[in-house]
Amino acid sequence: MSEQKKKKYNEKEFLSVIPEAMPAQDDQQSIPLRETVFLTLRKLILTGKLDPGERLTEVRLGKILGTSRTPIREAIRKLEIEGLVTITPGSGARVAKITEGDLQDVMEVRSTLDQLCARLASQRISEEDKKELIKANETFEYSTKFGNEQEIAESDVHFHEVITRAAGNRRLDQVMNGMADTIYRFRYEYIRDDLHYEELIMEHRAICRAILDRDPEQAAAAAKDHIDRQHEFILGQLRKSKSEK
Amino acid sequence: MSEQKKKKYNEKEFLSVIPEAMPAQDDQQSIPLRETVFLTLRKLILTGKLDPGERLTEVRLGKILGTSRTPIREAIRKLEIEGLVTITPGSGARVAKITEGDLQDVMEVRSTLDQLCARLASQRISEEDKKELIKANETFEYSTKFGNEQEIAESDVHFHEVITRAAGNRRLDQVMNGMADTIYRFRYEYIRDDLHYEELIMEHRAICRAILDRDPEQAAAAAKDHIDRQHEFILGQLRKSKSEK
DNA sequence: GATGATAAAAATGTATGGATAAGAAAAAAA
DNA sequence: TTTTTTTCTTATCCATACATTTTTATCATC
Repeated sequence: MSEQKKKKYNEKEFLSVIPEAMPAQDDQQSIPLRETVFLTLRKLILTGKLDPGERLTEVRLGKILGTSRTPIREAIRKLEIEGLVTITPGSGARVAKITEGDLQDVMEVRSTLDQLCARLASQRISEEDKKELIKANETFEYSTKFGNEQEIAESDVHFHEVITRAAGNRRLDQVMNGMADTIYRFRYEYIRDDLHYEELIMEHRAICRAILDRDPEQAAAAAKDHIDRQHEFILGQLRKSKSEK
Repeated sequence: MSEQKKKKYNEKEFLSVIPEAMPAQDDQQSIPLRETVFLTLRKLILTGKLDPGERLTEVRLGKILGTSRTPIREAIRKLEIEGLVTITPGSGARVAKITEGDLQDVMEVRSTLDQLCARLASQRISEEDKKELIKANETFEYSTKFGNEQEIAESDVHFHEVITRAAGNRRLDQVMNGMADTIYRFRYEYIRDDLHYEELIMEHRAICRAILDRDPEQAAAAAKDHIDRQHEFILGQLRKSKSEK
């Protein structure tokens, strides 16, 4: 039946989706090609353009993106370590699947580290970053009212990025970024319904206020509250999405 | 003066140190060469055989390890993400330097996550892992009495690995491993004096007991106590080592 | 129709070559 | 002697080629 078509179908869709995502970097010489490929593939995975489990073939990707296999290989290796791709030696790479267990794992770690971020940020935030934080919060609130889902998601991510950066701990920043990718995928994959933006706004405000007031414990508590609710909500969505199938 | 000699000198020492570290993997076919190279270089960096700041040239490493440049490149990319190597595009790779700031960063994050590990482990540890934990603890105590520094360090690392694994959170495991590398480098670089093994033993016992008793809060507290002391001690060593120069 | 063996196709793993750019050495100028 | 410029070596980056392994397709058999 359609079983026969399936292969060609995937290929077609794949082909149609990629080229526009790959920026022609003729002007910017200094960026290595592998980095461009990496960012391109990463974005495609994060936004669900490449489905979990889909195979990432070097030659095919090379043809599509117009490069040789070498930069593709290196990009895929990097994606593997970011957890977005799983490689089985000798066989090849696939887009990593995201399971409920993964979410659980990430959320447990993130809950703890978000608290740490908030605590440290409230102790160390610079005057400059304070302005940035206020702005990020305003942008978020604005986008919940007038923006589309993508804009909301991005402003949300940015809000948390500012806090993470304000914590002034590179390692923490790095770890948080790695987990943010996974969470982003979940959101993109499962969350279609309207979030309860009013709650989110209140929670963000609470975190914001505590950090600006330089109140570490309050900040940590607000962060914990936020992430726990988030976790619960995403889990709910996940189960709803499952039961629909 | 000896400025002129310096380059050649490094080269020589480098050449002499590597080959014995690279296992001849003629028997085991299934492991990719890049993985072997990766592990080899990783070990050399962790144990200080390759100095911080030292340049890692593809061709040279290829000659020394007897492989082409391709596996070397891929191993280096992986090392970069692990934080053991810094790459400047177009220029090449160097062994990453470790600063006091790095230690501070890692310790802050690790303090939090160690508590999480202990807490989760005490809730989730299996009967099998309980035995493993007890054994790891005994091995550690034994090695502090009869082993050399390397053995002590390794049994210490293993003790914490068991706990981390018992926590049953892959993401946590992964993050902890990444940080363990950095800490290991510090220990190897700066810690020559005898540690206060009696204290360490007592602290390990406390953690062990709390986990076996399935007491999350106690476990977290014991872990925090342990890591904070460790941090303090390493910092002290670091400053002592600095003032000696 | 399902299952298993065999052969063809394709993909990965590794090696190597050419183009470009960074870095070192040498030469020229101050 | 120091600084600047130029030349030349060397390394990375990407592309490509070959060898081996894995996957897929085909066909025979139960």
